[in-house]
Amino acid sequence: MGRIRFTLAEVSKMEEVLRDLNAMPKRPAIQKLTADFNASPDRSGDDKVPVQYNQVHTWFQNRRYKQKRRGERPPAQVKKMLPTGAEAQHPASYWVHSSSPPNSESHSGNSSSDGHLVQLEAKSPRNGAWYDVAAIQSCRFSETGDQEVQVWFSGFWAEEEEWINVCKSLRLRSLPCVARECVDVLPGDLILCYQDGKEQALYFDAHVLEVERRTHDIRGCLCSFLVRYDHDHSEEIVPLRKVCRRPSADVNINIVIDHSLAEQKAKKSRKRMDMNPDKVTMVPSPPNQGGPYDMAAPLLIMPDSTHRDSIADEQMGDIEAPPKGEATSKTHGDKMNVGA
DNA sequence: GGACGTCCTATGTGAGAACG
DNA sequence: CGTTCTCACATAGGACGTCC
Repeated sequence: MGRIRFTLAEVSKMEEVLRDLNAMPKRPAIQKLTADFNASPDRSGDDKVPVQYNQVHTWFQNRRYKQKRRGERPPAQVKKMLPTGAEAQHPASYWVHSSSPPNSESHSGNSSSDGHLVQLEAKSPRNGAWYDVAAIQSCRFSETGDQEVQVWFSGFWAEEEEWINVCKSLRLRSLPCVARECVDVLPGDLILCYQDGKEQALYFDAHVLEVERRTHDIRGCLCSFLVRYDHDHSEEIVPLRKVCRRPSADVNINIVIDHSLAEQKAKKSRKRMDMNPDKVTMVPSPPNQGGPYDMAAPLLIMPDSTHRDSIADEQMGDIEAPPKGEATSKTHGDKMNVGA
């Protein structure tokens, strides 16, 4: 087989297909792409070299391998980025109940009289770094009785979900600082800090040790912050742009299945299944929902431990802890690393 | 213009699933 | 159980850009 070089348009199209599928395209899809390429002016002339099925197929194989090797994942690679296409298609299905008005800086999205859509971040048990949560897929209890949720990190492959301890590793999303907010960052504060490593750059918890204030100019905040990372106790001087503040009013998060929304979600899931059965997520459901599994059910997040005796316990009591064999957390490997 | 490094495509190998 | 197919993975080698 002769060696060809794909045009920019062809590469763009194949990348688009790969991004949409997040998987190796099936034979008919590759055949159609091949035919499309050969029908284009770039390939249809007398002196042009037509592309063959194997070449397109090889391109997909190599690109998937390359992405995996680099820890690359479409469409976004790092947290604190704008919402991605994947995130928009799979919004987090959880709500926070609070009797007090939501903190406008820490709660976003839709709100209702008794619940507020919130943005969360979760700490990966694999590397201790914090990632934005795109969606919570299901809920269970560990052998120690701790509540755990299966989260899908924003900008990562759907199959790279992790089980997260709700009490220890799930919280409201940290907030990137704008220049005028640098005065709110004080010595002793817990922050989320962007740490550049040799092979990766990730967000870790850190404490502010010292702040050196400087006069702001047209470039914005020029202050520097001496921080100590909690995970490795290393110290570093960082600019404000690497600092994310913790929300002023943090809450204890508690997750329950919302039965009233489950049916609505299930209908949508079934509709999606008609289009792409590979993307259906199964979530354990309470025994009274019929059958061992049900369609993905929306989850509720209860913000306050004092609520645990009321609605939360009532609904959580319906959730059966999985068999011990299923309690083993699935962690992904080096794919989680994010290129700096 | 040659050496060198990087990127891109082709090829080979082994594992696992499907099928007769 | 053997064959076929698909996939992941590793590596070879050509194309191309950069540097001296």
